[in-house]
Amino acid sequence: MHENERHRIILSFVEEKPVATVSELVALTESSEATIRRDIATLHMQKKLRRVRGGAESINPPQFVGLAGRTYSVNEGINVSKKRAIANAAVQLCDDGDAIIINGGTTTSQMVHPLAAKRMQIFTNSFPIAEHLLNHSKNTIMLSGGIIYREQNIILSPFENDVTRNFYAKRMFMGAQGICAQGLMEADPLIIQAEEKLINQSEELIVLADSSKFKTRSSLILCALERITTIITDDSIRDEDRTMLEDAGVDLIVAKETAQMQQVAG
Amino acid sequence: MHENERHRIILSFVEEKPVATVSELVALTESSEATIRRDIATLHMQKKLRRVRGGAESINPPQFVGLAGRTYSVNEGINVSKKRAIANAAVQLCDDGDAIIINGGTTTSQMVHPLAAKRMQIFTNSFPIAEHLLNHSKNTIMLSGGIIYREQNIILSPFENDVTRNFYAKRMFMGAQGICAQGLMEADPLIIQAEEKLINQSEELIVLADSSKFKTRSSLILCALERITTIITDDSIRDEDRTMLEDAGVDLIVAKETAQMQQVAG
DNA sequence: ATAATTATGATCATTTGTGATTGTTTGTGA
DNA sequence: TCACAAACAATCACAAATGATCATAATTAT
Repeated sequence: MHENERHRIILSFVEEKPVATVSELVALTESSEATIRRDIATLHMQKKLRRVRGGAESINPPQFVGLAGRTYSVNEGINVSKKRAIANAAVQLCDDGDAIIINGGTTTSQMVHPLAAKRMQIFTNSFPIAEHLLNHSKNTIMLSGGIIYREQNIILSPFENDVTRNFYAKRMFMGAQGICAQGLMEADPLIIQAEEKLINQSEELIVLADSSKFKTRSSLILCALERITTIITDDSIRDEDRTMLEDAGVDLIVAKETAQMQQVAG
Repeated sequence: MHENERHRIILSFVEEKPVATVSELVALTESSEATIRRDIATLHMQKKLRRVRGGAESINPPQFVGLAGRTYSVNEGINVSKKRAIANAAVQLCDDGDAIIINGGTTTSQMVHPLAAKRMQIFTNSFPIAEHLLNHSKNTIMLSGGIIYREQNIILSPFENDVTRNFYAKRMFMGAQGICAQGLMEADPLIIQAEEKLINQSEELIVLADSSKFKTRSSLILCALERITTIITDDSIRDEDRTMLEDAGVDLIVAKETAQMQQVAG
């Protein structure tokens, strides 16, 4: 990874956190502590961030909502390093120049950091994802129109003739509340509605879901397993769930957490 | 392959990547590393790109948006206190519960501060206005969908069937590059396009324009004076311009700067 | 056609960036 | 206050990137 890419990713991450630790940044960029420290020192000199003991913090005054907002911090607990690994694996499927769709959610939100070093066309219905990528990357951002629902952090139009119908991408990335033999599950009707709007706008459907999602069963079925091209999850997935996916013809990518990532988690 | 050919290929490639590596360019042009390095050095001298370790990157500075962004700060100089007074007067026309449309622009952006205390439904095509109101107010925010143009800070869809057509408000607020007997003038075709999309979605059209705009004459006519309901300007407006507006049946509101405003400006 | 000039590719020495190791400083809790 | 752990700085070794040099191929002028 090149220095500039790391710098972008670091700056992207620092904006979200009160203080980004060195080990978090090590995990995120898959480079060494020494390199991260040097990067932080450099960016500190350039006044792009402020160096503090343990890591770095944003030079800007803290924001109200956004990726670091309420929903995010509630889910922030145990699974962040897994989500990060999954999001990293998702972004590794992308190349500069690709057009992709990203649905809002706490797991997909983690994609913004590795995406900060890319140059792609990204369509999203997530205001915070758009906000972050607009401010911290050179990607072209396309946004669905409608009402911004603060609770779910998504933009949703009640109308059929919305601009979403005019976008098509090879790949769409989305999260999920739960996965079972019945298909993808969600709990919130608004999120169902948002995802349904997007689900037909891409050829491949790639689901980001940590292994805990296989135990969760929610009330609303979003789509059948067969519609899913690929699921990216972590290595705690059970064999019976592997079999279930295999039977449905779903590709499985197991994102390995790096050693540093596990340290952060532990 | 000729030198110029390579240069074109390199420049084209660099624009689409955060950082283009030497080896990528070698593969792309089927020439040697030495040649690519020489090319990069040459183009760096010509300031067509920036040479970085490992390759090259676009010379265009990463464009950050936001209310404090580049475009805004360029115009930030002399007229802020007038713009603020005009924006305040505009917000005074609004009541809690109203639905309004706000078009992007440096003057209309000033409305966000008084709007922070309101509880309204606000439709806008300006990403920074939406961003600010979402983060700092309880207003309901509705956003047009499409591509986010970083330069102009607006969201614009190339399609007709966009969600804009589904919103209608009593009042729409917009800025202008210039005002003359021919009507409202703008310089940027993209902004014309964005404003045209919105201009029929409201009953009243309220234009925010400090008095300097009456001297400016741009190239593109947006609409006739007769379409305008009200113009809000400052007390430096000339009598002949007052007469012009009166003849066209346009209401005029002259926003007075308060003592505090002038302090802030100074 | 031949010489001169220029562009290109290859080689090698040098510089720079990175990761690992080690020792020092800082913060925390007994 | 002391002991311990985390964070840090300094150093070294290695790999990648670079610059300089020279030989060769392509182009141009005579």
